[in-house]
Amino acid sequence: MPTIARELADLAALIADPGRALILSRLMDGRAQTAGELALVAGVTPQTASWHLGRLVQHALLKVERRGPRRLYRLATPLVAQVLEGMMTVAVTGPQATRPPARIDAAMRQARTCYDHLAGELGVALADALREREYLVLDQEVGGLTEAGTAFLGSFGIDLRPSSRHRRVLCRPCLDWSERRPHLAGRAGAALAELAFQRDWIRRRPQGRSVEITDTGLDAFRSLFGVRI
Amino acid sequence: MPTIARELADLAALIADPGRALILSRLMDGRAQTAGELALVAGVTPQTASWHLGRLVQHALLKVERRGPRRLYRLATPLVAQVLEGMMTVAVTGPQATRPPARIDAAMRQARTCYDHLAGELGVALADALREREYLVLDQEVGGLTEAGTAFLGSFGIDLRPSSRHRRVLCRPCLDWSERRPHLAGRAGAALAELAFQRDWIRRRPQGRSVEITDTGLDAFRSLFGVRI
DNA sequence: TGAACATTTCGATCCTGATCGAAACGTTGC
DNA sequence: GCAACGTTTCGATCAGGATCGAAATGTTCA
Repeated sequence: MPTIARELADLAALIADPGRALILSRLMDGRAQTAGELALVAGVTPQTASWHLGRLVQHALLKVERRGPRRLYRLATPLVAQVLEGMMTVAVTGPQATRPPARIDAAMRQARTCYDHLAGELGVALADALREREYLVLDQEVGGLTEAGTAFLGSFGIDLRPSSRHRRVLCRPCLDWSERRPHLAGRAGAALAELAFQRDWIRRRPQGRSVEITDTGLDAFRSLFGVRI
Repeated sequence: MPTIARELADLAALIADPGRALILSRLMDGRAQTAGELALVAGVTPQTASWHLGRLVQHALLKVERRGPRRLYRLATPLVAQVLEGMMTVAVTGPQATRPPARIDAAMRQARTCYDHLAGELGVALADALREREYLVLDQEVGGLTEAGTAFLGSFGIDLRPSSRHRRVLCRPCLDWSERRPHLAGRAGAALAELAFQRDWIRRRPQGRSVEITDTGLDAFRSLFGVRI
């Protein structure tokens, strides 16, 4: 009989290869990439990357769709992203003494997407600012928008009124591995990130999932949200 | 510069060994075990287990305390347990077609502890029953007790009134890897599990973290909570 | 101090899995 | 149908880590 520990080990082995970890980390913004691009990300030849991608698809961490002669790979489910994010948190909160987290991925630490919402200093600062104005209640395990918060986000055209159409949770904390504090996830977090992209407050960097804060973005975050960055 | 992907891969490699996965899975009930016992669990010699345990402590997944000539190992933090539980969920929700989850760890699936609360069929059935009576609101991402629920648990001597002394969240969903639905975690879940042990509704099995439901327990869960198992 | 016991360290061996070159496959566009 | 391109399959090689025997360490108790 297969044991859960065995399943755990198999899954971990899948993530344990540096190339595959790079691929997974790259795909954690939820978008799709071609096999060739992912080979570059992983720093291996296309045939090696193909082997890795095959294993990741076989174990249902990734799903693949054919787009002409190319194949596009993306994370299979949001749950995968959530668990990987959790693993990253454990990875960097671990041996603090030996590995100063400050030296890890400077661009990623400043601002990045975490599947569909914002993370890093920016993500945590936004959550803090919303909390300070009492628009949001958020700790490490649960979160919720206040009525004032719903109205505030509504003023940006974000409709977060309770609805039976949406099965997805409005507001969820997501422990940030770089800041070690929760940022805003769930429908509210996703909508906020979408707004920021639409208004050009942030831009995706060409590679990786870190984002760049534009000058107008810095203004907006400070003046509209009261963010201190 | 170390990248987060590299940290992720290193952590995964740590969990990827079958012996270490068995050790971690065993320790997921939050209690401590000696090196010798863990060697038996992992199915390796004491010197091999010692090597594994050393690595797990070095990377801060475990912490160790000396008790006389023995050394007791336990999970370093609740976060570690939470992330491992998440990984298990991904591991079994993955290739559903190839690996029928029904065949995995029968005893564990029925009832087990998940760090400090109850999981498996029992854990999910308890959460369902509490939800049915409108004592509890719980979905995959957030949860909360109703006033009636707080009073109900209070009738068993469980004091869950909001208090500034307790930093820990009252009520949190924890996705159950075997049932694929949330069970009750947080302070409420821990208190409920403690109650069940104290009243001899459940007993820990000698090895592993699965628990046995006693006859009185079955009665109690059915008559007092309305659980259908 | 010495014996008993649990655990760790050292050293040598073995095996799984990552890698890439070469070649085959499949899709698109002419 | 053929050429071009992205991707995968096959095969051989190589390395890192898991394993255990032997011996050392450390702790308790008499």
